[in-house]
Amino acid sequence: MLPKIAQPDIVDVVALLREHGLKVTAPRRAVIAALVAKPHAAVDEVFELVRQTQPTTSLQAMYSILGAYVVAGIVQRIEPAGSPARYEMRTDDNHHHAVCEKCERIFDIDCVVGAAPCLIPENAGDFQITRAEVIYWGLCAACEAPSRHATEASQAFSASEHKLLS
Amino acid sequence: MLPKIAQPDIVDVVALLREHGLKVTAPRRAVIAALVAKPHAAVDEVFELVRQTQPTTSLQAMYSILGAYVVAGIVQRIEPAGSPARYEMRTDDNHHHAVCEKCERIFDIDCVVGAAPCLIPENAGDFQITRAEVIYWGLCAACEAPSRHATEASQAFSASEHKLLS
DNA sequence: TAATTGTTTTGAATAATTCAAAACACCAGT
DNA sequence: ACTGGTGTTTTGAATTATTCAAAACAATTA
Repeated sequence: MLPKIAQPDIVDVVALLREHGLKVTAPRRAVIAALVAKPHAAVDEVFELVRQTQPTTSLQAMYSILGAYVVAGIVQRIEPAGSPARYEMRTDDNHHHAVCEKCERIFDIDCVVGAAPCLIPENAGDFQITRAEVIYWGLCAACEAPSRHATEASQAFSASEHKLLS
Repeated sequence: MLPKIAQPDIVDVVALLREHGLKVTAPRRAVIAALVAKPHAAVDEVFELVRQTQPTTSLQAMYSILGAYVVAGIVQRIEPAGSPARYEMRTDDNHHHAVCEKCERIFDIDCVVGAAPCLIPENAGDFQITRAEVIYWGLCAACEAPSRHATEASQAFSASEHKLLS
């Protein structure tokens, strides 16, 4: 008999939740799984993924769970202009985001400094800065150099495809 | 007879609008005036100010006018997390914003570099950055060092007062 | 296993924004 | 100065994202 190898989960959900005094429930596990599978997911995207394994779950539960995770510090919420709130599990580093103005996908950008506030302006006056949030806007690799043969229609399609994948 | 001194308006609204091919209307003048009087105003705040001189104006006109101004580049739109969209006329420099987490007022922070993108991350990969949007979060001068004798209640009041003024 | 307390569901309300069509007004050209 | 054409505003309604509240339910503690 082969030795039982513990399947090392990307995150130990039970421990993670218990550490923060949160009860372990099926919808909560599923939300973590959704965010691991799809970083920067919006609430409705999390809901769609969660429903695949928990079909009776409600959208309001997503708001409740994600809200609790943000308060606990397990999950980070970002709200780029023009987008509904998006959520990610990468919280320990002080990283930033790049948003593609064409396909709207979000990319993580490591912070050069690492710790918050990574940027201190010369003229902050007497404003006490605790955190600098940086959002880079531009074009992602796929959108800035699309296949030469791609028609406008297929580019539009690939843009919407990207949104589904982001 | 005294020589007629031209009242130098802070902005020459007529010229500004004509330059951008926009018709000059009373609501449009009033919106400019509102943004000059109250930078970082939200749509409902602009509406409130505009109504003082143009009582028949509609909220939808505010959306329409502000939208046209943003397209024309006359006005800039910012959307800090947790806030409705806010608008300002300072568009030529590449300045940033500091949001007070207590009173929610917004402060302009000059960009040290000046031109966009003012920040280039080391690891942007093949993402083509055109602009870096920086939002500093923390406490403004008034909120970080409130009067020693201020009670909690009066601090809460001054917070809401600040919101009205921001 | 029961009790407690936190979680989820269900149902509804709100805030911010957008859409669409008709009424209206600016301004170019006569 | 008047009038036509076009862009603007009004009016009315719809949509999206989010929050609130109470009842049903389920995870943990004893």
